[in-house]
Amino acid sequence: MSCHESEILTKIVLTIFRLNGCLIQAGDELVKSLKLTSAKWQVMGAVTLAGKALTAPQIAVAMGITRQGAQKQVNAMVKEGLMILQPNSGHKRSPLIALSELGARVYEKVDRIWVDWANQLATGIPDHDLLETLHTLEKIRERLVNNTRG
Amino acid sequence: MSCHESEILTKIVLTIFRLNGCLIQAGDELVKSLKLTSAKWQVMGAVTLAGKALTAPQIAVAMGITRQGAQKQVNAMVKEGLMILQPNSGHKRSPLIALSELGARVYEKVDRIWVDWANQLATGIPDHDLLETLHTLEKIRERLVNNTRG
DNA sequence: ACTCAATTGACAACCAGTTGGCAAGTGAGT
DNA sequence: ACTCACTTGCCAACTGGTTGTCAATTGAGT
Repeated sequence: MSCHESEILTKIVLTIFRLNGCLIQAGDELVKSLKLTSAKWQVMGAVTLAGKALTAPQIAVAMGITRQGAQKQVNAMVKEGLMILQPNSGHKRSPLIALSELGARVYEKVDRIWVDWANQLATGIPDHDLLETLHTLEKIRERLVNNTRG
Repeated sequence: MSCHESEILTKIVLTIFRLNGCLIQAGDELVKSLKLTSAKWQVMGAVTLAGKALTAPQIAVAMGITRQGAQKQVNAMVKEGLMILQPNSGHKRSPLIALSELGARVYEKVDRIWVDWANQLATGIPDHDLLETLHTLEKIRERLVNNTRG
């Protein structure tokens, strides 16, 4: 029944809310010893994953948040010496943002911690289940984005 | 490989972050016409789901947030006339919180909107996939909570 | 070159959650 | 009855995100 479907989806949504909270909390815990937060970690991750320096709006898109939100974290991290601004030949006002040497070192540490932790969390859950879940979540997100914007 | 597992889990985590944002945004959109927000909607849902009036800390537990966070929403909604305080014979300081008549009417509307919306979102995704996903997410959350607190 | 819409960074105000501290209420042990 | 740990409501400060406004920059159309 379609009524049934909405019930399952409701439970999934509530679980996602809870998981989001738990994950941020766990993430903050994981990086606390390195004086980081989940938010800053994610900014570093976005730049690292891109493999090149990005502008603040590009980081925002990569993270799925607003440019102002990303900018806040970037400004803070530049001030802390974790990131550095490179003049952007293509845009005078919008510098490219990269990890500083310190930032790169810190991120390397954080990534090792994360991989260990994630592997530990994943043990006992079949790869197949994880893949299926990822796939279904992506499908939901796709439909969500199309629905909202359409 | 366990390295592979952590990669899948990383993608799942990032998708959950994104989904959380999208869902809150979509939720705010859904209830905007009723002058509600996702947060207030969730509080109403917690009380309705319980089938009885709850104290603020009980609502917080049900929502998986801190008591102060729940209290903020409750205080606001009492002020708006969506919820009412009932004297708690078991605890002088901690009144039971229930939906007012207005609140119940509003929640009924919101629930109808949500069920329609959720069913539409779920169509095209097999029930089986949704159930599997729910199950796996719950498993992850369980392991997460045990890990963090253990 | 000029114009005008879009992008961008800075700033302010706000929302929803967190932590921490305080005073009042509760209840179990003695 | 007393004590002491715990719960609870309120308050303030903080974090991480949002929206909105502004001025500077950019670039495409003319």
